[in-house]
Amino acid sequence: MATNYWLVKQEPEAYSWADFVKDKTTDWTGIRNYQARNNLRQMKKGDVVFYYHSVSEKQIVGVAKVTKEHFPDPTAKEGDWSCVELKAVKALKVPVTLEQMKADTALAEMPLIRHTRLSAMPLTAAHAQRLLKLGKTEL
DNA sequence: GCCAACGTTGGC
DNA sequence: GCCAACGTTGGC
Repeated sequence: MATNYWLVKQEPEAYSWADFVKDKTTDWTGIRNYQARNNLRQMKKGDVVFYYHSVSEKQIVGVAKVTKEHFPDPTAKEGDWSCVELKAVKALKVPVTLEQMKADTALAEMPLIRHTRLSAMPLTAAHAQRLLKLGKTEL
């Protein structure tokens, strides 16, 4: 099965990459947006997930992997919501900033840029390779 | 089922 | 801190 690529957004003030690394794995809970939820549900074990710090940093800082496919979000008191379990894999050697991504023709089509409010989104393999290159990082 | 009002997110 | 963009809600 081919690996899929994703990008999730998080405000570093709420749960930073550093927190994630310390925890090693985390349940990606709290998604309350239908489109993002549907994306979460399509994540497969072993898929690669880029980790984007929004608001105060606006850059991709690390790479994670899906370790558990979607299950009901335990933090949701009502409604039909899902989460996945992610494992921190490695930080990018060089963070890739929003500014860089906007300026890069290979990345300007990413949902991150066109749909700024979406908190979990699919990436193409081409996007992923480009991001790794810009981040000077190999998986 | 449409659309206006409102709330939230995120870039600047 | 402000404001634009977007998703969601609720009245009709």
